[in-house]
Amino acid sequence: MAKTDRKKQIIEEAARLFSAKRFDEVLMDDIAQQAGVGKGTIYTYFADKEELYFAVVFEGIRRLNEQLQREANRPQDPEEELRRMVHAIVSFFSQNRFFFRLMSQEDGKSEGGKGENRKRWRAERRIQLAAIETVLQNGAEQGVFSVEHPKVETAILRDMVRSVMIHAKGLSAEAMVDTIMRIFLQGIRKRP
Amino acid sequence: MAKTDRKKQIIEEAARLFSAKRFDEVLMDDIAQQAGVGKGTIYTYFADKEELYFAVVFEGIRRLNEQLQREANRPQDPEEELRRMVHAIVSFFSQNRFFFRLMSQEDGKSEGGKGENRKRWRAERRIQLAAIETVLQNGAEQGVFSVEHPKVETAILRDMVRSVMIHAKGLSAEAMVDTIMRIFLQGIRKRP
DNA sequence: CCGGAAAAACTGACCAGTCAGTTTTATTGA
DNA sequence: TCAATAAAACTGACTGGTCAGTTTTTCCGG
Repeated sequence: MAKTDRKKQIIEEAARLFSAKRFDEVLMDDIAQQAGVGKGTIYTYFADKEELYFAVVFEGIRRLNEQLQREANRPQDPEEELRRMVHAIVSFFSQNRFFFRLMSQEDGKSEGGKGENRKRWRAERRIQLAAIETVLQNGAEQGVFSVEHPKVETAILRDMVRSVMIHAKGLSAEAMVDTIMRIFLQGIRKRP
Repeated sequence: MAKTDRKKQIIEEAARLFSAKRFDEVLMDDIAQQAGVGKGTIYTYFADKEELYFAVVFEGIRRLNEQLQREANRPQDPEEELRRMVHAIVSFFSQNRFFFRLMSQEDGKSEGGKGENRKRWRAERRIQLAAIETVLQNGAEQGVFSVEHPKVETAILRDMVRSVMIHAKGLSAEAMVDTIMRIFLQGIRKRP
């Protein structure tokens, strides 16, 4: 098995476990077993448990960004662009429940020296939010949206995805997007 | 010191710590020290660490409910009632950052036998959401709101508080409420 | 002085991380 | 082509520190 595959495999199983249980309840032994790998092997890829944990988080962010990038930067009207982005997020999380559960938690607690990871987490998120914010700003410039606190509105929209994913499990991805857009758009769409 | 006060004191300090660090990073010794109490004493009030953790969570919920109750059930127009509830939540959390950080996390993970606590957590939340939902439904019946998926809209509104609290730390409570209401209300307010 | 509650000291289960040994893969040269 | 050898990757039994929970000692009010 190629080195990369093994690492991916470990991250995959760790994601599954970390998303279901508390940090301290997930044992390195469990992860090793689930990944079909000796415990020692994990330590050839990750310095320690926390490093692995953050690797999982960053992998999730990376994948979402990938999907987001695919939708962004195709010039089109802001409303449609926004819908596409929301759709990208919703469908990514639908297909990656593990990452969703992990990433929709508060930014990594913990305090020890590993502060760099917390920083990076926040930085990555900021990048993601900036992508949405840009669309909002564009819309504002084009006079289609009325945006008062761009950062806040952006966060609200992103978190609406979270709410809907959690509380509307039954709905199809399309229906989720519709619901989000209906509430959010009518709120920011400037009317005559 | 009265028994009740001591218990409250422990919960208070535990809340502060649990909101800042991961469950496994918070030591019973820390809590004892912060609370100015021997570790053994904690165990006269709480069976174990997890019991204390949930006591903290439920205390937070209890207090918020108290504040919410104070605003609800005063018959008034739905829009104003909604604003009052949002205001209650925002101001509660502004004054209780600890409980906010704790409660705005995903429902307690963990799996062991203590499943009753997770259940109760979810139940308490459902009650809280129901209070908001009722207002939405009333508004719908009065033809003031257009509500498609009551539970979802309710969750969205509640989570908007979370978003704003996190991403608009600078704003005053009033400004936060205004922002939330502006976006949410215009989205659900039926227009001619 | 005694009874109960709080503090301090203690214990041992647990688990992250290690490392000596093993297996697999890569490299060489005949 | 294929031994022989080296290098790299993997394994899992083991260990030592940690910390939840318990036991012993101290303290204090009545």
